Amino acid sequence: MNIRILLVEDEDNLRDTIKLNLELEGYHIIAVNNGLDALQYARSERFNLVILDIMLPKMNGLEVCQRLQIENKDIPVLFLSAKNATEDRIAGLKMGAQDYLTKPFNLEELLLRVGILIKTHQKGDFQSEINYITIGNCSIDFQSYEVKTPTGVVSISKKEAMLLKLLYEKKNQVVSREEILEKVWGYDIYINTRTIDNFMLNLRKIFEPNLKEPVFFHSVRGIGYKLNLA
Amino acid sequence: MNIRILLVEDEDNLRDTIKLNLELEGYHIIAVNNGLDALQYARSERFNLVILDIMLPKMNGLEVCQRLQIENKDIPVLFLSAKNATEDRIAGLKMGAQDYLTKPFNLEELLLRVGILIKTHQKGDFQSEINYITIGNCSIDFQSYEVKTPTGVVSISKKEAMLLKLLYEKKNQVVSREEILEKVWGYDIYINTRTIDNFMLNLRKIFEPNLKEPVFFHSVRGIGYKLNLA
DNA sequence: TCGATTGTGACACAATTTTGACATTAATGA
DNA sequence: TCATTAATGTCAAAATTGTGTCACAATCGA
Repeated sequence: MNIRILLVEDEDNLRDTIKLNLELEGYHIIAVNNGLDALQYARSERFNLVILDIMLPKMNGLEVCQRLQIENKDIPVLFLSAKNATEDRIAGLKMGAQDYLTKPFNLEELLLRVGILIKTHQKGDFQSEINYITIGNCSIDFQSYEVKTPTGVVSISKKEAMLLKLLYEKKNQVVSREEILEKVWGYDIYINTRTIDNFMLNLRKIFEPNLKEPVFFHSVRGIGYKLNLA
Repeated sequence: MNIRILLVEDEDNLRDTIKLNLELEGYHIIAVNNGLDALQYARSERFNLVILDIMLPKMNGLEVCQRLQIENKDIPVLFLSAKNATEDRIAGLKMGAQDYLTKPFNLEELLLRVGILIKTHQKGDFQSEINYITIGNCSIDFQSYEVKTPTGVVSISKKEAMLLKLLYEKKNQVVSREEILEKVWGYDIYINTRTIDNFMLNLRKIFEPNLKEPVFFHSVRGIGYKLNLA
């Protein structure tokens, strides 16, 4: 299933313990010990969850969380904190954290909460059973990989279909290149960034009446692509 | 939005307090005081969330939750409990609860957690608060990077969106130029001071009816900028 | 193997971001 | 009060960066 968790904790023992236990659960863990490294990792790779200590060297957890928010990263955050103080909890929750655990915590409880967070956040994942959609005056049949256009029937490839499905599931929202890469190409594949553009080009050639004035497949500079549908 | 919450709590005062506060948040609350009634309601109507005390007359909360699970009701459950005992928490979480609060709890924390649970459980394209904000009579959608203004839809760039988010998170507070530079541009970047002003100018052009008399985006000489919202 | 699909690099092109010039406004002190 | 100084407002041009597009190379599947 390849679920990736970014663990940010500066106490070495605790970090190692958590890492070990999460790995035993089958998760893939990247563990770092300070806020800046956390931010860098979060920016450059994709994670299903961030477990974030509040008190951290270099940059505290709340700030890391805030910056991820500002950068529009859509990752659930589970805060850890030595403080039991309600204000801290509330600050964390307001900052966009999905959950909060106070140290010392029971390991089993952590594992349970991690499981819950990942499960509930995965609903947005795309493995839907959409098999028939319409874009403009074209209709796409995902079972036969065929597109009916006004000028005839075109067949699309598997990757084109995946991309199309992803964009359709997030229609009217920008889907980041990162997310496209992750969900269509998979985490560990490194492909040239031109590849995505080429696929978009192909889709546009099929669906856009005028290539120079895309109506459906919009590019959003610096972010990704968006499929506009009424 | 019509979000329905089933509240199950046998202490009358606490139940009324919670009910009142949740209603003030705009939720529709059905409140009952025992497990059997809870189960009946859960079976006959649809709820977005169940807030469930553990110790209840007639049938305890854990059992109610378990039965809902067995009956395949896919409702998030937030447990309340007087016991701080970890085993109880774990039992609750294992039983399929999404979250857990120990009495006595802070009301604001309850409201935040309720908000989070509902938000994350909502299927489809529900927009979370941070993804959708309002300034004056404009609304900003951070998923599509678009701003709806009275005169039409404008799209904003990534940096403009980041700046907006930062100002919004600190609304009615002055955000220093340094903080803006750090959080939007990154700590090691070295740019001309005019750059920030230019971005503010762009935001004002979008949101301010009268550029000469900014209502929302105030500059605070020598310090930074402030987003004023009611 | 062959044909279809997918990936690469070059280059042109377009949008955003940055810069610097200059105008304007606010604070300071004689 | 007014001149002085410094910070901000504003614009348009320049620099930078991301994207569009193509031809071709590599890879995959039957």
